[in-house]
Amino acid sequence: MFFLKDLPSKRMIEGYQDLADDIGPKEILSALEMMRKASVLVRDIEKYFARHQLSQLKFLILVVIDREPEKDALFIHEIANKIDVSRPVITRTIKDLSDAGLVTLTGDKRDKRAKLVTLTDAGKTNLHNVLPGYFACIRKFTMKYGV
Amino acid sequence: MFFLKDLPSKRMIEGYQDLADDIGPKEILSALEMMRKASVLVRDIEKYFARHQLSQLKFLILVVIDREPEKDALFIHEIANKIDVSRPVITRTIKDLSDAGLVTLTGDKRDKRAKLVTLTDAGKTNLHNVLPGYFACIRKFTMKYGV
DNA sequence: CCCATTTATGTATCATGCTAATTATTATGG
DNA sequence: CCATAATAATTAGCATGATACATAAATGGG
Repeated sequence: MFFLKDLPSKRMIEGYQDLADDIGPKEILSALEMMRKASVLVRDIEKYFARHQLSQLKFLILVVIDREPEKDALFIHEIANKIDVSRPVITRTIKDLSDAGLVTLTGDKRDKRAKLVTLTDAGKTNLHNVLPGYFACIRKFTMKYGV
Repeated sequence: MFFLKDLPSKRMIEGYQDLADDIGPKEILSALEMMRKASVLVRDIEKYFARHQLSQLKFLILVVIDREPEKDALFIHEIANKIDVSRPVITRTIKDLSDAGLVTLTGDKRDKRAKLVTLTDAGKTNLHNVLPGYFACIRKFTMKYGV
């Protein structure tokens, strides 16, 4: 995350940066602004989820299972392929979701290594309860800082 | 951080969201895109810093001291006021920087609670060594994803 | 002047990310 | 067919965020 309150001035970036570079201070500054804004939004959202015994990652795992059109379950490796977070973190987070009763884990018959993750009713309910507030966080942010 | 690989379609957001809301799927989607892009950039930058025995926060602490025009040192609380990260994390990270020999900590005579943080020569050198690569990360990102 | 409050820092503990290495199972090619 | 590769999941341990609470020093109103 990136949490510098006062971004450097264009002049300061010019001072630091090799002027022969093919990208100017303006582009640097907008990348810094983007990181700063996103960091604030992500922190807001995490805080919101924490009040609902969730986290952004837990939410995303529930979402990718829920939004599956054909099936109602995904393998852990399928979830991992849809979310750009390391496998061990996926494993641990799914275990937490399972402990909280939001998903169930069942072994596959054909491939004894694999585990299927299914949303429980509680998981579906929790996901749908949490969605309006999630969009509200984003809305509040968009109102405050612009898109 | 936000690491969903395939963002939801506009239609899916429409399905999830209360349509009476004053913010549309387009705004939601661009906020999600921003979080995703920033997360990737932040991770890239952290990886770069890790190769130089630094982190984004350590770097920012060095920067805010270095960019001070009048003084060559800041109090811990002054640093904390410039960076939007919790105090204990600031404390711990400054201790790490001190252990690594990049800053020195000296007690203030007037206020015995306060500690002054000064860049060492090694700290200044490390900071200036690391800057070109930092801008290079941002440049690479900007080239790849646009501003 | 002194006790209550505020300020500056630090400690303890937890959450969520990472990489490296492990175990179990499946797939494959000689 | 069996040794080797690849794949699925996990364990162990570290880094960097957070909050709640503790300690020490400074400040300030009665």
